Amino acid sequence: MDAQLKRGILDVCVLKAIKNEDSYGYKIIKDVRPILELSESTLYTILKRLEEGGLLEVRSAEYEGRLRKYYHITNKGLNRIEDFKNEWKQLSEIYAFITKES
Amino acid sequence: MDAQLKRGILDVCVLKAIKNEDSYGYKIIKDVRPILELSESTLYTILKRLEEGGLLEVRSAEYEGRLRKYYHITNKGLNRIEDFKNEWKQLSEIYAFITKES
DNA sequence: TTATATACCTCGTGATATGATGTATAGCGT
DNA sequence: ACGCTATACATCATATCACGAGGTATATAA
Repeated sequence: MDAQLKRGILDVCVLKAIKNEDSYGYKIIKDVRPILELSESTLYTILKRLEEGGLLEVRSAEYEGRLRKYYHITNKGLNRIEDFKNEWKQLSEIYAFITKES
Repeated sequence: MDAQLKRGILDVCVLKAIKNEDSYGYKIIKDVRPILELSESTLYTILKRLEEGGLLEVRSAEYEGRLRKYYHITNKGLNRIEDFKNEWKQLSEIYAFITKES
């Protein structure tokens, strides 16, 4: 998928990936990849951005000798997902504009 | 609408605006604005990019003492629109992923 | 003559996806 | 013991691009 088209969607995909259950970087990648390709560098950039923006919270935990950072969605993060649903309506109108004849 | 979400869509909107009939900058803005806000600087940036990429062709003409640059879509530009329709299918899957429960 | 509409353009800035690169541990096969 | 793969994190440089600010110029109406 075109890199430009991903913008504004990737953030929401990541939020969705942690919405129902706290998750960590490596798992988020695996969960999102079947839907939308994203690289590790992209994901960690996004996670940092979302954390700085207060859309998620982080806690570190050790699991079988390895570090894991678990991400938990905040109310602000949940709101971002809801906002996207409204943006989708507008996207649908744009799609109609692009595909309509005449 | 979020600037990031516009990426990858604006180009296609502009191409659609000249698809059925050759058009010029000022008119394109008026035609696209009801669907999606875009500034003049953005439009002229896009037009230049699309021209350099061979997705449209330009011819200058004078109209009532003022210069107009008419833009004509190429086959490559038409293909871009078709490609977007396929990308839309993928976008729909992403939307389903984001909105699904569980 | 002042304002608005028409019509074009450039430049700097901020946002951001991604490849390249780096660090470190666990477990498995040979 | 050694190499390989999976797991798990992170940073940096680069390229792309939307947009505000600013610029030029003509026609027409108030």
